[in-house]
This record gives sequence, C-alpha cells and structure tokens, in this order.
Amino acid sequence: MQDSFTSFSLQVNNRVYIKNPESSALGLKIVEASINLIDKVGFEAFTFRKLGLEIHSNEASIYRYFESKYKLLMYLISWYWSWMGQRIDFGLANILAPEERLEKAIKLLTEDIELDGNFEHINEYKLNRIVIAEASKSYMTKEVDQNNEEGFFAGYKQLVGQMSNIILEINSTYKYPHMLISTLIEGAHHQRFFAQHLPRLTDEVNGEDAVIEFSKEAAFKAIGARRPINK
Amino acid sequence: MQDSFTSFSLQVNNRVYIKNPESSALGLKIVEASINLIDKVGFEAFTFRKLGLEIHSNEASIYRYFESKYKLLMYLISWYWSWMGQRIDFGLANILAPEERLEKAIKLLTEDIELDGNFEHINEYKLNRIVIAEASKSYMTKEVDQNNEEGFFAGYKQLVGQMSNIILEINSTYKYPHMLISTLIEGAHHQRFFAQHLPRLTDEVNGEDAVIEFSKEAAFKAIGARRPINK
DNA sequence: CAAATATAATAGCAATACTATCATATATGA
DNA sequence: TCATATATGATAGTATTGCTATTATATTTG
Repeated sequence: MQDSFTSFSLQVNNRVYIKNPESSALGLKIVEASINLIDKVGFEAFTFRKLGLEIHSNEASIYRYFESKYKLLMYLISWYWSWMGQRIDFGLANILAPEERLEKAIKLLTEDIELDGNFEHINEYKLNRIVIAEASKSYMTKEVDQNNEEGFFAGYKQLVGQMSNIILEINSTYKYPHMLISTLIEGAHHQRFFAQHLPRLTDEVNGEDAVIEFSKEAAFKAIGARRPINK
Repeated sequence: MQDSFTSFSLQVNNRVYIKNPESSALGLKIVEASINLIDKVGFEAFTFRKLGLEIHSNEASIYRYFESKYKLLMYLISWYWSWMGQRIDFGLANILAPEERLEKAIKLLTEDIELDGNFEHINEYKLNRIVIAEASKSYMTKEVDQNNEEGFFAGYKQLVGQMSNIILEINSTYKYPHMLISTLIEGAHHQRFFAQHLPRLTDEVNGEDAVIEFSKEAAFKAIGARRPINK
C-alpha cells in the first residue's frame, strides 16, 4: 500500500498512528476535521464520537487510525513541528550570515501563522492555535518518558537543536542555547495566548509585533550579539 | 463560622471553592491528600473518588468543598502563587537597590522549592511539581475568560505586575517587562521539567543551577542592566 | 469475479464526573 | 441539656467518555 495520498507530505513518526491518515480519504478527513473540532471545542471536550458525527463517519473507524485522542494530538503537533522545520529550512536558504539566520528563524518561529496552501487538509492557522493551547498537554503527562523513547518529540527536539547550532555559530561560548530557544518558542506561544485572554501578563507596543520583537531582542542580547542591520 | 482553622493562612480567591477547605479538618485533609495524589498519578488520572478512598472519606463530601477537580487545581495553584508572593515579599524586605531586588526575586521564582514548615497540610515541594506540570491546564482552557473575570488568576497577575515594577525602576524605558517576567517564570518551570524528561531541550552546566543563572542573566541583559556584585 | 481490505452500524463495558437522597454524627447556642 | 442546625457518610443513579467487539456492507486489487 502506498503511504502517500497527498502530493506534498511531511515526515511524522509512524508510531503516533496505527494507520497513516495520509493514506486514505477518510484519514485526511479525520485530520482536517479534528483540527476544526479541537480548535472549536478544546481538547478536553473533543471526542472521537463527536468527530465521527462531524465527518459522517464512525467512532470505531477513527480508532483504526489513532489509538486515542492523545495520539491524534501528538500527530497534529508533530506534523506542525515538521512543517515549521521545513518552513525554516526554506526561509533560511540563501541566507549565510548566522546573525541573519537567527533573526529570520526567530521571526518564523514566533510570528502569527498564516495559511500555507500546500496542504489542503490542514489549516495551519487553526493548527497553530491548537499547538499554542494544547501542546503542553502532549508532554506534561505521566507518559512523557515512554513517549519520548518512542520518538514522539523528535521533530521538536531536532528543531531546537538546529537553532542552538546557529546560536553557537554566533557565540560558541554561550552556555544556554537550548534553554534560550525552547524558552523563547514556548514563551512566544504563551504570549500570544495571554494577549488574547490574560493581557496583564504581556505587553502591547504600538506599531510592532511585540512578541516577535521581544523574542529577537532577548535572544541577541542574551548571547551578546548585535542584530543584523535592517535592509 | 470562622474561616481560619490554621494558624498561618494565605489569601485564595473564595470563588474557587464552595466551602473554604481551611475551615475544617476534612478540608485540610482534602488539600493535603490531593497534593500527594495529583503529584503521584497526574491530574488526568486524579479523581474525587480516588481522593475519597485515600482519606477514608467520601466523594460526595469532597464535592461540598470543590465544584470539580479543576476548581481544586485552581485552588492549589492560587495558593501556590499567594505563597510565592509572600515568600518574595519576605525575601525582598530590607533590600533596597532594585537590581538586587530583581536578582533575588528571580532566584526565588526559579529555584528548586523546599518545604516551608509554616503550612502543615501543604507540601510545597510536591506542589511546585504540580504547578510545573499542571498549571497551564488551569488557564489553557475554553473557560479562561470566564475564570479570569472571576479573579482566579489575580495572584499570578499581581506577582507579574510587582516584578514588572521592579524592572521599570531599573530601566523605565524597557518595553516588555510583563513579557519578560511571565516568559521567565513559565520558562523556568518548563526547563525544570525538561531537565527531568526531555534533556535535549535544555542545558546543564556543572557547578551551577543553570535555570536560575540563565534566568537572571537573560533578565539583566534584556533590560540592559548590570547585575549586582556578589557579596 | 473472488478475495482481501476498509468502512459502517450497533452494542456493550468499565470508569468518570457529577447529583440526589437519606441517615448519622457532631457542634452550637438557648 | 436538649433541640436544632450543620457536616459528614453511605449508597445509588445518570449521562458521558474512552474504548473494544461483532457483524454487515462497501470498495479495492490482483
């Protein structure tokens, strides 16, 4: 059986699903509708039964693709980080200076997300909201260690590793490159959420995207480097 | 009826509970045992039925104190931030220079937590682990806005506000004081979790507590201030 | 066209998140 | 001290959740 039903396809650890959802029309519908439904009702209220109703299919059929709703969430989040990794790879192509690479990558990681037309069944705008609101629920569990062994977080760890390497190119003596990056990525997500719901935990600045600016500035100052000149 | 059964008592928004757990022996036992149980099995697997068994009491009795396990979690987290606020107030008493105040406060906010003998029914060490692992579940919900209106996050917001003020004392032109503080607090929590479970997302440095050092350094560099000289 | 495979329909089960009812302690204050 | 209020306990019940099992019907493929 072919594993690819879509034209463009991203790498997702095959242990998060039972049957690859990209291998069938039903699978694609499951993914597409799950994004809509989780975004709409939140992960706690999301159930396979409701999802089945939504796509005029069957709870039992969905279980043939994903062992549980947690695994489906893992799938979505892994897909997101794989997509983001690719986005950064493309975005950094042809940029050589590590300072510029870092600045551009931070922008890509912390900016508001827009639709990417390459994946018809995935709404990256909504998926970003899901990652912001639900990602910590995918690893803040009693099963982290097991899930980690199975490689569920490989994409995210790889991305953090790549970013750290850029930082070390700029300042090879900086002691906390992974901390800095993971703090800024998760931090930016939280700040987006706070801006919507708990504004006293964040700051708004006229005429700029404060989340991006804060992240860039904090990163360059932390590693003691000068930001590239704006073209 | 007296609302205070304990000698020392911290302010927790009275809308998170139905009946104040500090007002009775059963209430105190509920709080104490819930910390142990959530820490042990995780919040998802935690139920009032199991808690009832644990304390040889009754599910229905627990519901007379807390509307749901989410409200109980809110209670624990609010208590934690109220406790932390007080810890910082004490810790900063007699320190005048804002740079020293900031440095000390960041240490208190990001260091590993030890038992505080003042509250017999609360194990702050375990509670800290719960806050690290479960706090985002208390606000990353579809009910945030409503909960926020009811004042459930007041303690945390107040703490972030106080810290921001210290930052502004040091550098009144810094644009992102709230962002910086909330990012560092949540970031430090995540880093503690990563160190245990996803070490590739963090950094370890011999001979120092890297979470504290990273946080202090990042804060002072971000606001463009020099760290106070070590005594 | 037969055989394999995927999906749908339905049912069922144990656990969860409550609510309700009634009985029995325990505390309080007149 | 006795009546009354209040707190707790015991038990049961309901709707929903998170699954699994079974059997029937499409659909694909060789």
